[in-house]
Amino acid sequence: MTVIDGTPVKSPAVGSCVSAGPAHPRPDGQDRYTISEVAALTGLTAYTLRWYEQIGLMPQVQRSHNGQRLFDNRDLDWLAFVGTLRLTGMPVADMVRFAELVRQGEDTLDERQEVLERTRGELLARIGELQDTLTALNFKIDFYAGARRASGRA
Amino acid sequence: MTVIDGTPVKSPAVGSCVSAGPAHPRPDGQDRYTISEVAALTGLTAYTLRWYEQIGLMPQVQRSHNGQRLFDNRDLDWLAFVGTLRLTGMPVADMVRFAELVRQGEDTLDERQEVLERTRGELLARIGELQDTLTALNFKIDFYAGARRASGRA
DNA sequence: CACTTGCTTCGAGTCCGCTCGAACCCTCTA
DNA sequence: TAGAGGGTTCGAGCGGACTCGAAGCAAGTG
Repeated sequence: MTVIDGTPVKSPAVGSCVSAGPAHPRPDGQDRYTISEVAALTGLTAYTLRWYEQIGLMPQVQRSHNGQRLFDNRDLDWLAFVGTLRLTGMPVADMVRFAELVRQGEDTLDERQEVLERTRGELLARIGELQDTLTALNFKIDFYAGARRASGRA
Repeated sequence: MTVIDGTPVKSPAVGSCVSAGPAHPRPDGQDRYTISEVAALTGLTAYTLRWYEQIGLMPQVQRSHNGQRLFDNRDLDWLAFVGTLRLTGMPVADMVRFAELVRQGEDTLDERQEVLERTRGELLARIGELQDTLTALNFKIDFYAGARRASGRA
């Protein structure tokens, strides 16, 4: 992996918190990351990062003098946000649409907020659905516990 | 839709409970359903039902004298269970494996219970993940509320 | 200087979970 | 008896989200 500055970047534990806090691996000003560093940091592959850029899911990523991508802290923040949207179950196409709204600037703040609130509604519904699923699964597991006891193997 | 017996089957509301309770549309003994009835009852398409059978995700479905599938209440129960597993996020291939265990009979009770408990663990993790995602999303929405206020449009 | 490593682009390939088109067969009703 | 409206099989096609192979360039190392 090409490390750009000093501090070689350490990847966070798998499935770690992708949420709010800043705390970037490098301070603003020295925040240049190669694609493989970003891959390590985000858990995405370099393929996926390039593809995200290609489909318009990333803002314009900077390039070095020889054409290599240089990600910065703002890119990391954006990717963390994309990660959140992905976890909500939002399709990539919708994320691209959201990215377009961001590119269009302040005029789309209302629409963006609406999108996020709709997404939150769907997420809440999904969580509820999974909780119901958990209940059903628990029933089934209890049934198995009973069945095993009945057949004399528990 | 070909209705087989008396009582034309009424499909439940979308996203309704797919869990434990019996309460079949027709009592045992008169429980024969055409594929399109089952589609209406489960929300799956007839295509998907045939495909499920083909890949071994259904037990042997009965056939009428002229080769048409005849589902019964046990099939509906199984499909409800498959629906639960699907909601847990279990891949179809794993569900097929589970169906095989069921076919193998009582000897696989232990293994089946283990599978279900593992699945429950994954489901719990997923629910936690979604709750974290919700927290992150709430942050972002709050941020948008602030941004809109600051730009004088809220 | 050759080599390795890591990046670049491009288009193609993969995996999953369906979804469908085509050709055909029954049965019921007009 | 003709046609409509189910159903059947088979294999192909699709949408989504990546994933990769090939060919090439640039910088660092023995």
